Amino acid sequence: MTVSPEVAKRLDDVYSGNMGNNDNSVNIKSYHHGDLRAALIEEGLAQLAGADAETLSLRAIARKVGVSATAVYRHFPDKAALLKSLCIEGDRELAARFRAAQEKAGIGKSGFDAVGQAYVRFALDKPALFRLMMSKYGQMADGPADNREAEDGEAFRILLDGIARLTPHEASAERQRVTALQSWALVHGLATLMLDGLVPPEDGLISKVINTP
Amino acid sequence: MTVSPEVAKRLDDVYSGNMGNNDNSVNIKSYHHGDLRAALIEEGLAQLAGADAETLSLRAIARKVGVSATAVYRHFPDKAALLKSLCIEGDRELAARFRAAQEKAGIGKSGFDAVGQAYVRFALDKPALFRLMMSKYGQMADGPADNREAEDGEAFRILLDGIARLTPHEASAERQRVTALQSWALVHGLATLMLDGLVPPEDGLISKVINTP
DNA sequence: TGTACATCAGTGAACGCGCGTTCACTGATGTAC
DNA sequence: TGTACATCAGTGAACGCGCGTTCACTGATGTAC
Repeated sequence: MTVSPEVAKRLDDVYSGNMGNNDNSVNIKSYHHGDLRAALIEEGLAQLAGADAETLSLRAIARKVGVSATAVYRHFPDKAALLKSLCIEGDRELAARFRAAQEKAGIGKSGFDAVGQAYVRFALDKPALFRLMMSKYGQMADGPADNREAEDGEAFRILLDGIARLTPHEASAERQRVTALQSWALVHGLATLMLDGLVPPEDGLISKVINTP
Repeated sequence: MTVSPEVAKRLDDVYSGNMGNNDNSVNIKSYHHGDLRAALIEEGLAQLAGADAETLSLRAIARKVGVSATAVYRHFPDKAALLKSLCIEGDRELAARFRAAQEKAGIGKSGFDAVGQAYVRFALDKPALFRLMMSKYGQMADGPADNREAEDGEAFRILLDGIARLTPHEASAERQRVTALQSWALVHGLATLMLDGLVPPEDGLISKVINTP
């Protein structure tokens, strides 16, 4: 493996062979020898966290990691695949947040409210990633709007489960569906309104809007 | 004014001097001599209606109108100004739809529900335009998310008025604010979920989700 | 009515930019014998 | 233990693309006298 000087500067102390002090600790920010794939994903998420919209470029990610643009193609067939991986990573984190919220608040109404708040907070924390996850690259949406696969991410499943649990069992399936959609729309709408700067992203506002029945 | 052959083909029969049969009728698709500005806006909206996301390009619009890209700069200082004009036009149409909905359904709860449905339908009809209006170019949002001016479009005003009218007067200002936000978030959330293909854009679903108290 | 002239809305060539992707390549690594 | 060789993850140059924008320009239009 040939490595440019820039790579050395960025990755040398991170490669598993010479990780320095704590070889054995699992550092979430470190990637192992040859694991450029993980580094690319991490950097992609970082650039997405930079809040810039869909100006995310394959070349920029590679550049920042300190690797040639073409090296990316060793790990992803094309840019779309990279983006998809970013979405999968995003889903993982969102799911984790959902689980944490649920554990803390239980599975009743308060539990679902907590999940809803986590939803909005995630969107505000990682606007570009959130938007990407909602786009065609995301797990939630697969392909163009119409004939979508139901290949949903874990986060999405948790969300729907939480909604379903709230809906009275004796209600008709149709009614349950509408209620679920209302909950989701409320939370999603609040998230995107705040994301687009149409509503101030105040923490207090989030809980008030969501918690009120 | 020098005009390329392509311009002739596209615009000749549309210029006021030789409009053909119906000179005097106000044809919404016709623009008058020299009114390239209106033609550019119209074409911009048409390309936006083509549902393609933010791939809208100044050059493409000019090309389609049959004019050189640089001609655009006679009418708009830059691309951003063109986009802003598209948003203004979008606001005009949305406001018109709102007014029509309100007239038809009155100003009570049913009136607001109608406005909400118009909101969602507009988003589904003109996805790219809707998104543009919600972006930094839109009237609703001015500048980056944080320190926004309250320079809102007419549509936005109608929407907020409708919401305000629904809110009980005796409620606290805070409470009114939250209720308004909930209504807006529900409607906006439904719109964007359908837009992103996460929820099937069924007409029946729209009214059920919105009309249920 | 004719002429001089300013204005104004177009033109096409050119700029630099960054993008995604392809190509033939190189050198280190690991395996078989 | 040493050697031959396939594999594999990088490299940099190059491709064509379309973009927004600038530039000096041109020719028609309208006005003043």
